[in-house]
Amino acid sequence: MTARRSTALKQAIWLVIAAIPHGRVCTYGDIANMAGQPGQARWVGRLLSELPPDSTLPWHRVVNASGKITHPNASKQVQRLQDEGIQTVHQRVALKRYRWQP
DNA sequence: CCTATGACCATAG
DNA sequence: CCTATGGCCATAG
Repeated sequence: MTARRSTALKQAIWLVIAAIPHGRVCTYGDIANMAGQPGQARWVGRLLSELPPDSTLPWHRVVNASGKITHPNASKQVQRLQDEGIQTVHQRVALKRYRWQP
């Protein structure tokens, strides 16, 4: 078994993402910070890339620090964001308006 | 051990 | 807007 990070650390990330309100978004860095793991934005993205296709986690509410969507299937993410009332322009959301920070 | 890659980020030019 | 740089970390080859 490769030495992966503890389930507790992963769970902290998942909990934060699950807590993002409907109609709001977060950045990868925000999530790392809120999960008590500052500077680990990259790992957050890595973790999300390993989510099962049928996951109920609102992964679509996560964008990068510029508000841009950098997901492999950007179209799908855009669709899901618009479905909950979040406006997107050229695969980008207005963080000033939708960013969620406790 | 090395390099390359990736749903990242801040800063500089 | 763009690219480059340095930092972060896991995984693959």
